Amino acid sequence: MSSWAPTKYKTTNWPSYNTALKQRGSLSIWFDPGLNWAVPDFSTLCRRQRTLDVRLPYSGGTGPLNLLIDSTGMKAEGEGEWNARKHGGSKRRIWRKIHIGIDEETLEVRAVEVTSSNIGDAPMLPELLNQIPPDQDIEMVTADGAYNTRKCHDAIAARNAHAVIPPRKNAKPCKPTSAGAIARNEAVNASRYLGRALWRRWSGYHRRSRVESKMNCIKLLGQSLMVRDFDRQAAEIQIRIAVLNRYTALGIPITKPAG
DNA sequence: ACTTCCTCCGTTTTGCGACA
DNA sequence: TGTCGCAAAACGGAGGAAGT
Repeated sequence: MSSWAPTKYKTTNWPSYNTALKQRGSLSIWFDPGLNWAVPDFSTLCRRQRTLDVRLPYSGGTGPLNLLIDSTGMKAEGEGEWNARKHGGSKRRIWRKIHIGIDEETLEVRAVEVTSSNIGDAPMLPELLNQIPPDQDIEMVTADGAYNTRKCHDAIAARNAHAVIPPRKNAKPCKPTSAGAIARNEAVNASRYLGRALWRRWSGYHRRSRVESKMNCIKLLGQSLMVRDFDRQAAEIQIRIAVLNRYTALGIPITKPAG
């Protein structure tokens, strides 16, 4: 007979969040913000999360949007190989892919998509652009070489935006049958003429590093996802990003060289 | 030293009855 | 019918015991 007993939660008539934390018993510290909030049961929260519609808060920039796009993987469940063997090798490490587009001016996330890990980056770019309201002007879309496809260029051209996507090393101009193809050819020619390194400086491609630091911020809120089902995982990521946008809207640091 | 297995326990998900 | 709260099940990570 073990000494283990399931944690008892007394959830009826929680008068406040404080009491909720106290009654869980496992927390040695608790907070007293002087609030008297009723707290839904955790089973209710869990159920609601599956169909939660998260809207990203956005404080708004001043001019046309400069969108920076990138993606990253996030661990979802079942980390160890140990578990894989325990459950007969069927359970592998599961990853989710987060695709985001941020506003270069305000550094707020404007578009987010969550996919399984086997989905490529390029197909998601049009989806991200769709999340930007049609009446908002987009001036520029900056993304890495993985997005260098015809469909991406077409989607960007359809929004009358300028694409900053590095061409491949031996990229050749293709038939200029669409606005996207023409834009791609311009980048190929410019890159040939200037050289790839100079093209990066000339095109301002370096600004893309900002979206990478935003990805880092998302991971600072936790390296892996807590919930287990895909819909809830998407909601969890969207909630994180909504929280980050609130932080970002409070103010961003301005870094200057010393002296 | 290393791997494998097991226990503990916090966290998430589901079953089910109550209630509007 | 849909949602809620409670109880129980399921999941997964930490870490230690046992085996090699």
